[in-house]
Amino acid sequence: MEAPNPTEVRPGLRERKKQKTRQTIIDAALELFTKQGYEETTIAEIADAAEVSPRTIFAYFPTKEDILFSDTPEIHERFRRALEHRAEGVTALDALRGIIAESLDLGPTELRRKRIVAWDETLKRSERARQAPFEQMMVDAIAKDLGAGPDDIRPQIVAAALIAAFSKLRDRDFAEPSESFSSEQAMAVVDEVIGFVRGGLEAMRRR
Amino acid sequence: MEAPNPTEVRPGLRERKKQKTRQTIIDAALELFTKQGYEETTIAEIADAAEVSPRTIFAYFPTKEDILFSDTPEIHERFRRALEHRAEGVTALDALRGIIAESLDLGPTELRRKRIVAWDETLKRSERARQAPFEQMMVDAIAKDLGAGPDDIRPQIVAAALIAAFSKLRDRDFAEPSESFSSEQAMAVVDEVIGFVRGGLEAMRRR
DNA sequence: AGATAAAGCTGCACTAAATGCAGATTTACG
DNA sequence: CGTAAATCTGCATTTAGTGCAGCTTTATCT
Repeated sequence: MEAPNPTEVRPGLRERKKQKTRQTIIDAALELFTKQGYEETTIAEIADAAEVSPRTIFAYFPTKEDILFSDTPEIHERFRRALEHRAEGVTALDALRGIIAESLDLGPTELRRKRIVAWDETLKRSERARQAPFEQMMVDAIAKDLGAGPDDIRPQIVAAALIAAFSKLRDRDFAEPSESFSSEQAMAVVDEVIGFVRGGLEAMRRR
Repeated sequence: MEAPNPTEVRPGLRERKKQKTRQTIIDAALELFTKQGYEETTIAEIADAAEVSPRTIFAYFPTKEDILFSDTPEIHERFRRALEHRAEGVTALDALRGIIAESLDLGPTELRRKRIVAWDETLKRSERARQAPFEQMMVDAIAKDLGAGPDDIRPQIVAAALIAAFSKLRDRDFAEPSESFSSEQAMAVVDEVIGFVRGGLEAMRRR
């Protein structure tokens, strides 16, 4: 049944076309969102700009929001991999520090998304809500590190603190387009937060 | 212009009727949500059960979700007041400890809401997102306490940690209806988290 | 290459949330 | 009692999202 694919690198015309269409939809949508706002842009307009039928949009994305947040699954995936495949002796906290450092530099799509989201209260809430699986990932990793049981609250607070720091950094980075952004400065803040978390864990242990 | 109200205690027939209708809608909605699920319940059904027109529902609540979350504004208001009107010398952290303690006991509407939300992923995300103003409130209060500037990240991590603890406790409380719930036990966890936060702040200070 | 299968695209019809508007009804108030 | 204001409601409309069926395009097999 499963015929071995002769060209593993080339995904085939069908798949390539699909990816292209997908990207076209994303580009068209982000451009319209930027120009006239998210709420003010209809699926019909996006379809028109991307030169596909409105029905096709929903074949690619379950909801309008998913067009905007199309890049978040892969971002989460990157985080997941970095957490799973870490060298022996590297704690979850250390691994997270590394990923956060790498992720402070926003990709172009990510930056466009940030700008659109910043304009719409509803979208801000959605973005926040979409971090839940990512946060859960952190909780699990940290729990495993600490050997914590399901009732242990430490992983949750540590993850929450890190997410807060991460969001804050991202927002600040976004506020100043690329002007005074300093990677060292950002990492200094991350290390402050890690220090906070370690201090907190210490305090809980010696209670 | 402003005629002084002769009966300050009695809000007048119109207002009383409005409150009654509002409550009827909420009750009808929560019952239907519980019985058949949130997504499976339409505005038309709620209107029918509450004996008002569908259009009237939207005169009372901007969205279907707002019926479900109708009690959250007053909860946030309670928190806000407790944070603002606290005795001299009581820190924001102390005040928050108190409010969290008081709020662990869920009201009947709150409990019904929790049960409905627990069944629906989308609603979980919404609930989480709706905590944003509450979190901001915490951030502001803590920032004022610490004399922190806008770039100081400490208020955000402290607030995030507290929210996480709060949510965790609430969820656990919800999981066990009222059986093995112990107020002392819950407060012990809260104090653990407060200890964590204090330890974290300590660690940041002596960095 | 040509036939056949599978995947993808699109139009059509439909549901449900949400909004604007205007007329009818109810409450408030002099 | 009569008038003004608030409220309720029906109607029409917009938009997101879904199911389905037919058509087109790509893949596969001989």
